[in-house]
Amino acid sequence: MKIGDVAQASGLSAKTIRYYEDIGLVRPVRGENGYRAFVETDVHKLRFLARARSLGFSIRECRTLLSLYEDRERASADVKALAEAHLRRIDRKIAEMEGLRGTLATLVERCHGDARPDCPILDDLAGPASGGER
Amino acid sequence: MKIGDVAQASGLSAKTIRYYEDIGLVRPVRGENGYRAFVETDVHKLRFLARARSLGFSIRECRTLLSLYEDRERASADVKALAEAHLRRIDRKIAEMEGLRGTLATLVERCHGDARPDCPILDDLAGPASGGER
DNA sequence: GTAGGAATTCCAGTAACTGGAAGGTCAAGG
DNA sequence: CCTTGACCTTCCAGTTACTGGAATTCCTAC
Repeated sequence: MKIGDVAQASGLSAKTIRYYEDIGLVRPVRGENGYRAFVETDVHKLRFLARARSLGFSIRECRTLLSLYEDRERASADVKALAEAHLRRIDRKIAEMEGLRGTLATLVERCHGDARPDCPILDDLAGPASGGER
Repeated sequence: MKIGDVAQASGLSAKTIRYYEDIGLVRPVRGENGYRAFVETDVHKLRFLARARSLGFSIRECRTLLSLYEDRERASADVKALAEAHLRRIDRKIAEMEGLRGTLATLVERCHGDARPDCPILDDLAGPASGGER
């Protein structure tokens, strides 16, 4: 299989797949013409990576997940710990974004949004002293 | 005012402030010794930037906000539009993260997390159809 | 005079790709 | 047989918003 087919099959771009080879996530052999030749397990691995990345795992974590995946002896607890850590990160991130959303929504609401220059959003950004205390 | 004082006053690091000068967000004059000499309006600007950045506006948007802020003629509608676009981005991001959180939470829940190698998380990552191939 | 702390510049690195240039390979069509 | 065009190769640069570190200079205090 050539890189284009694998890109199709995995949902990753050819560029990304080459990059993944660069950083050692996948090691396709080379044909006589210098083209990368992917086998089934490569495609499988890349699909695994695509899914893990889409779930927000970092490349570093993907590397761990991949080694856990390939290790038939590993305990599921190891994987769970990784996933839970990731879940906590997501929760923190969501909370942060919601706080931010609230602040911004309030500001937007208070801004009359017409042709006058007077604007609570900028007042808030300008600092606590000018009326946007939080 | 020297860069250290301004860092204190604005909550930004000295490094970041130098970077902001590099990209033209702020233009402190220079003293005889080559040190940057910040005036009140510089500090004000940097605080504005710090707040806008902490609300998740990109540098590019900060640039726009700053110019809107400094333009006494601008309509508040312009600012509001920018803030609303940002709000929509945040909402999309939150929704995305929540979807992700849901998926991951389900997986974590289903994983028994003990010493056995059997793991639904990895099975899911491996792909919809396979469910863990041996 | 010497130590320290703070300032300066410049180079490199981060994460995870993405874009583009310059060139090699291959199958099909004229 | 030759060309066309799609696909492959490598390599370099750019993205975002900084951050770290080295080498050097400046100021202040003891």
